[in-house]
Amino acid sequence: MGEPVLDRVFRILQAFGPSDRSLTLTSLSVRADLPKSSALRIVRKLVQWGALERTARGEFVIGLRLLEIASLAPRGHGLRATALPYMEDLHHASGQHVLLAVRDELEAVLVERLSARQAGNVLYRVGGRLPLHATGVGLVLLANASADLQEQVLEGDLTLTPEGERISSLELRAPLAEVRHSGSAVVSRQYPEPMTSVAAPVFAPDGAVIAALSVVAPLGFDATAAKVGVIAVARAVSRAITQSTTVEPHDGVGQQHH
Amino acid sequence: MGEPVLDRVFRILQAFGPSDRSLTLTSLSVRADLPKSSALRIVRKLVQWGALERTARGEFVIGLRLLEIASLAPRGHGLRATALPYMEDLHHASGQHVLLAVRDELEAVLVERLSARQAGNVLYRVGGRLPLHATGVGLVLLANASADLQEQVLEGDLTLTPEGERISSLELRAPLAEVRHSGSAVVSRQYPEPMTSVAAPVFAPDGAVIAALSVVAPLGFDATAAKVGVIAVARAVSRAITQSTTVEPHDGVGQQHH
DNA sequence: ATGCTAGTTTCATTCAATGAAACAATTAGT
DNA sequence: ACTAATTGTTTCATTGAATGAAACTAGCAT
Repeated sequence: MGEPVLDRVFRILQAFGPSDRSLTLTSLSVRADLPKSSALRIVRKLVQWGALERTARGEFVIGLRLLEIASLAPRGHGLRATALPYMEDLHHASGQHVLLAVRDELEAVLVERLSARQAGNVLYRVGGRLPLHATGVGLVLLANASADLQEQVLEGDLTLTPEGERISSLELRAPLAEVRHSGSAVVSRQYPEPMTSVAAPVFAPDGAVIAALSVVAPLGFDATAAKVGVIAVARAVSRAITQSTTVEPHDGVGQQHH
Repeated sequence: MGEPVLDRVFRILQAFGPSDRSLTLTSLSVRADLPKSSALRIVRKLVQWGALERTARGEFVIGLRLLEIASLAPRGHGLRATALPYMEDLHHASGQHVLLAVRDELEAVLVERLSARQAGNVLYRVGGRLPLHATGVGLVLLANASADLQEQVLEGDLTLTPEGERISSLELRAPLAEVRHSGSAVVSRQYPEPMTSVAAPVFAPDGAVIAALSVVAPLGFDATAAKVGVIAVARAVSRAITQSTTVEPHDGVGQQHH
């Protein structure tokens, strides 16, 4: 009673997740906290527009139309399109995972991922979110964000998942400074698997950092050697962006999500 | 006055396109045929949820949140995730463009594209739509669609863009039959560039064709030789899908879009 | 100064949205 | 085979979210 429809719509879309790619009407109505009749009405409209699709079993899944629209996001597929060839170079040269991520609010969003065939594929999902304080790409993005955004993150939850270990904001400041003037980040973690990540920033024409590129390899990989390559390729991407006039602007300090 | 909000929302999202990645409020209100005040109200909600973002210049672009949600589409990124490694194999082996597409209504939607570095990159865009009657992947998808859907397409507009040449439905029936029992399609076109495309179907566990894989190369490329490779890799993808239990179900004959 | 365009706020009016209840169609339990 | 439970769907009187014209502000060019 008395609530913006759009909020309801997004609560419905929000209900889907990596492990819930297909949902029944009732589970949707529960998750979105809506009466069944209302949920049905909205979901029907979404299906009509192709934002959702209905499976043979009557369940709902995210539809192709949404991907079609989403692929127009300048900071998403727009960026990806120009970066992909370079990422492939890096992928072949290193034989390791290659990641491309951008910052959204207080997290990083994975825009593209090329996976090493042999390596454990339990890595982040394209479209998924990564913490800024515990990953290579995250640190690069964080180090190059505005001062007050950095504070927000540092004052937030700095737990390392899944270890559960908590790092203090002090422990993070030094690495961040290091990242800022070395122009790259090297992060090693033991969990979920022993891995090293080498990341470097991608710049917009105006010098702002708009994305981070990284190679993720099993521990023991020569990070120092890789660093040069990653930085070089990240620069190449930056240059390609300038040429293709694929502008990637965004808000200063964003508005609140829910 | 008196129109479902969701229709308006989608008219707004629809307003964006490959060549209109960022739009001002007024152009949105014009394209979506809405009063400025109404457009603003809706657009604000969309920004609040991250479906749209506002650039420094005050223009609107598709937001990352949409990509995040869209990446959960089973027929989109879901499929892509399992197919990508195999596509890369094909990409390296052939050195040519590699495409992955699924059918949506009367068109094909490009789910993934690996581009040859040297080749002309004026190829279809990821998330974009391709005609079923004039492309390799399109023919494969069409040939394996239901009889009445095929009729719908054959009775529709069979113009070849950008040539402008029109093919008759009769000319198409023979190739379609051929595609159906040879298990692959070879299509050569002179425009926009002289190219040959070799495509093969990807199967779901139940034997249904859920996607098409193809190699697109400059004319002169040995299509017959490539055919074996494309079919083999398409099968490998099919098998991988079966294992990863990434179900890709969908509607029989879909509902009308607008 | 003056006009012009783009974005934003306000508010009385109204129609799209609402959800409880009844119904149909499956599925599970006994 | 019958009943109970669950899920999906339709209906419709009620109501508040959505509406958009008009007024306002801000930037920019003339």
